[in-house]
Amino acid sequence: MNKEDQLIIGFRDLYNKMVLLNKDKMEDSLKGYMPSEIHCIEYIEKNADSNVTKLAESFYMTRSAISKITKKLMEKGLVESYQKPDNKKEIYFRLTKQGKVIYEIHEDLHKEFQERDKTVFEQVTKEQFESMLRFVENYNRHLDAEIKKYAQIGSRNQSE
Amino acid sequence: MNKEDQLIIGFRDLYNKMVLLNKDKMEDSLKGYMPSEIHCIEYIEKNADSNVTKLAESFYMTRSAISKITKKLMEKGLVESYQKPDNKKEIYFRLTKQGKVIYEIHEDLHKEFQERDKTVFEQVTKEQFESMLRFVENYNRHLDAEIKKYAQIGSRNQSE
DNA sequence: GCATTTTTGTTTCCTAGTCAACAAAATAAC
DNA sequence: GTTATTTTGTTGACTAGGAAACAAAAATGC
Repeated sequence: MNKEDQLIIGFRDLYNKMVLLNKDKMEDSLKGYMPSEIHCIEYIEKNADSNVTKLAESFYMTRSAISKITKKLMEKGLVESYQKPDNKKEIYFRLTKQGKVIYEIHEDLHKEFQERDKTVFEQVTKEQFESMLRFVENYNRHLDAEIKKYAQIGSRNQSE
Repeated sequence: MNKEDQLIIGFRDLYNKMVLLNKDKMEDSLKGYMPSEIHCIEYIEKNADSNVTKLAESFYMTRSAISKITKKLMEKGLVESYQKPDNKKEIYFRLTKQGKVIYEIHEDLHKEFQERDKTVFEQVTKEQFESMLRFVENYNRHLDAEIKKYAQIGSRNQSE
């Protein structure tokens, strides 16, 4: 296997393992809530005027999925929706008091994760860290461009 | 947001974007096959004597899921199973001729992806690359240990 | 102004994958 | 040996999320 593949597979494995660990840990302290629900709660708290579309784009999920998740979050009383007087189409979300409680529990959990992985980060120099960040940002930009490019081709193909 | 989070979110986004792009591309050249099916085909070809358990561990999926995927692959005639004379429990998989055709198509696609991302990798020095690889390996080892640790605690909790 | 296209969110149908229960074989304990 | 435990794979019930079709509002074109 070449080094490029090795790195990408390393990223993929990191992602999978984090998802797995987070899920296990969350089942303990946030029983009854799906990772995606927590994820939405976090985003809604951190981003003012978030709506279905923004959440979907940010998580690489469909609006359909987000629509269902937010609906469930509203039924559970964690999230409430509001609109702006000059726009009857877009529906925004904010956390309720109860939602903020869940948010804080998640924040604590997040700090716990950071503490857990601290040793790994301590072993890299500042320069190495910066270089990795640059690489990841660069790669992300590249993929964004590719996704955009492909979306155009895709829609062109559809209309043919 | 701190730098550690930034890096992890960068990894996560990279992963999500690759999944998205791969899916789109595969829908074109490998219509009718799920990414996970292709993934299994790839693993089976590259790893001799692969079985449900090994596939599951490698993909961080349940044996249940892999069992269904391999069943489907056998029904489609892409994969066949075999056993060893001294073991009546474990069931191994290998590709059929037809499966190898799909494998090759996927390999070509994979090369296409490499070509697509070549520019990103060209911008890092050999030293930077090595340093990233070490970090990713290190982080993976760390998470493996955490998963193992947690699995023990988890099973202890269950039996209480 | 009005007609068309795009954006936004929802709903219905469907499927991939999880969970839990299970059976059969293998291994460990004794 | 045989009994208990672990490993391996499968199945059925369930659910999270995707795809497509849709309605309503907004933006664009004329």
